[in-house]
Amino acid sequence: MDNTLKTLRGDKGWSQQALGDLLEVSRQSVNAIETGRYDPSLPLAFKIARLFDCTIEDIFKET
Amino acid sequence: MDNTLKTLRGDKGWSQQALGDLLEVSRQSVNAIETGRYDPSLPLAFKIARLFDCTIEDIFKET
DNA sequence: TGTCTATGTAAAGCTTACTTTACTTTATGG
DNA sequence: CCATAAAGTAAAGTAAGCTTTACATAGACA
Repeated sequence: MDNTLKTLRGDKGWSQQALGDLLEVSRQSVNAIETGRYDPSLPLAFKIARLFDCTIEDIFKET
Repeated sequence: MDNTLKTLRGDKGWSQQALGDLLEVSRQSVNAIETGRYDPSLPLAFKIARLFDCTIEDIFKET
């Protein structure tokens, strides 16, 4: 899956750590999702979408 | 997470096995998602949404 | 009755998501 | 130069998603 998380986070001026704190996951999980090493779980994808006030489909695209 | 998969599948007249075949997962996975034993992965949630021609948010809701 | 289909669930095993710890690199500011 | 913050990654462990096999139950139908 492709995603625009890094851009969304950058637009907010947040570090991976700060985003991890908001999402209640580790900064390594944020990094892994941004760098495409793995996809978030569905509950985490929902949390991300809500945080950035958009839909899951806005952020994540099937490759 | 709550979901309306069972209703959507019923509307199509499909068995859990038939849906599993379309999604390329086992019928037990379909059953587990419908009965709320676990959530699908994000890629599988995308497949489900596309199959029923709607968004992930249409089908899955945070509890 | 017996059989077939659909559903629910459990156990064991594998893969993927996620955590903690830790090391490295790059950039920035003193 | 040194210190700090941010980012990337790796290893080891836990948790969750998914598979296969298997057994049980309920309904439809000959």
